[in-house]
Amino acid sequence: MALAEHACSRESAVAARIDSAPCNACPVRSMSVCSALEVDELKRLADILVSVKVDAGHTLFAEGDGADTLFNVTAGTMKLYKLLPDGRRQITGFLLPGDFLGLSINDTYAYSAESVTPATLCRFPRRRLEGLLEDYPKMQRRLFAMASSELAAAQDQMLLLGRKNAKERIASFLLMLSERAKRRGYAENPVHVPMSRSDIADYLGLTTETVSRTFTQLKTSRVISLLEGGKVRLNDLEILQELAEGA
Amino acid sequence: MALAEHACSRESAVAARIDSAPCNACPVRSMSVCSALEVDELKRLADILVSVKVDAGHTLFAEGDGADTLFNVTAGTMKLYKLLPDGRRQITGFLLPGDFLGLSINDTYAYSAESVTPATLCRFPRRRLEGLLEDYPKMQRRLFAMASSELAAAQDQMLLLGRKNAKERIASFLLMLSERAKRRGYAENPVHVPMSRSDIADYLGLTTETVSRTFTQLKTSRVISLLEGGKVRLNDLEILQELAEGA
DNA sequence: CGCCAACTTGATAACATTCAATGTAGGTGG
DNA sequence: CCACCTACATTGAATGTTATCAAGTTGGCG
Repeated sequence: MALAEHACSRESAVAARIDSAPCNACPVRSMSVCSALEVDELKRLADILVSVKVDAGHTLFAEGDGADTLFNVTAGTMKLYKLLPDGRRQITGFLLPGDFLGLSINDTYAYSAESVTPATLCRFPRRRLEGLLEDYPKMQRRLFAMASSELAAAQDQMLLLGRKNAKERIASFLLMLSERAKRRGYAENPVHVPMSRSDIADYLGLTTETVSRTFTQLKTSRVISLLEGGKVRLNDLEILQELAEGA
Repeated sequence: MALAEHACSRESAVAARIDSAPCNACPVRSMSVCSALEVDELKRLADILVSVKVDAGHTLFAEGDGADTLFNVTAGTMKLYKLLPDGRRQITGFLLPGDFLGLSINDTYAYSAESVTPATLCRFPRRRLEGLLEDYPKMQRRLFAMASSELAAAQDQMLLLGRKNAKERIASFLLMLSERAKRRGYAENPVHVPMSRSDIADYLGLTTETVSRTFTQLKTSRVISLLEGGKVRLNDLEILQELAEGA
């Protein structure tokens, strides 16, 4: 039985299901919404969730779709983005395991979501999750805390997009990836950079060419090294930190 | 007895207090956190809040200050901003009456807050407000909803900062101001634009010169008219909308 | 009335984009 | 197994949008 959905433009109607309650063995349980729940409460959560696997490049949902499903990333990297009518794209965030997807209140998604790498997610019907939130205020609070820190990250990103130059953007980006990896228990240096130059560009408000040139610059000045398999070694964190803040 | 604090670099130790419970007559009660509360519940809220008046240009708190106080704007306009070491500034948002200030979870503020116009705010000790949230999950949910919509606005702003040109930014800005004014029951057209060119520039990731030139352009092409007292008439919403989306 | 800050306008320059070509790696089929 | 194809990445040259530098102008306030 195949667990993975096929890549298609929208999420297909039939999703793979892992029948055994997966939460107990969930690798990201300690860092996501679920961390607010006790073992018996987790059961109720497990009852309403379906585990979904997707290939790289799979569109989970698109901006404007009815937002009746929420997700929690358990493996892989996702990207969220908004489009302008002429195709210009802004990636508003990359999601790592433990991140929550669909924190909005509206009945339609405010952005599209697509996998950067093969990924696994927990899928919740929105109605039933909201019901759970009523009963478990701790989970409500946990979700609020996650929204808060997302908001803080969004403000940092506004500073980056509005006021930093290309070098400062790339330096900030690498440090942020490293920092996030560290907090989740992944290698922080060399840091894994699974997304394409084009994705990085659309996240940082630049073009692929500028991203590529700036990486080359940083490599030439020996601040970073580009390794195999989308890994980047940060050779001098101090200098990188200074670059990131424009000091 | 003076109700207003003096303008100073940081909030002064002594704040003005309005002793009569102000919530009943509060002009923004219906659109803020308080809307989640019943009359008797409001009493408990009123017990822990202090009303504060500030002049234009008053710094309420600065990035990095201990975040032991939360605010709710009841009159006037505030701005939130982050600074880079060399003085570059990004305004992350303008707050209108009804907006909540300090939605963060951290123990220090992630941004500075300053009044654009003379303003009035409700001030809450963070500890006690959090206690109230325990007892009133409805208020918790209301706060979560506010955080969610702020997050959505932040994502719109990222699209603007990362991918829109100067004209599109100004058009988007004017439409957003008009839209927000409308939802709060203020005049939507002509729309009130109380902030300086420099504030607008730092919000939109531009310079004052570019903001000024772009206003002139839009005025010359008769899409907008600049009126007395910081008012802007939007002469053609359709065209403005198209400009904003780059269509 | 005069001063100062905010705004507008103009000339020049810089950084990033655009357009274009080449280089590289992974996957497929002959 | 290798040639080929495609997607992604890098590099180069020219262009352009916005920033910077520099005067002027307006308007509010003492």
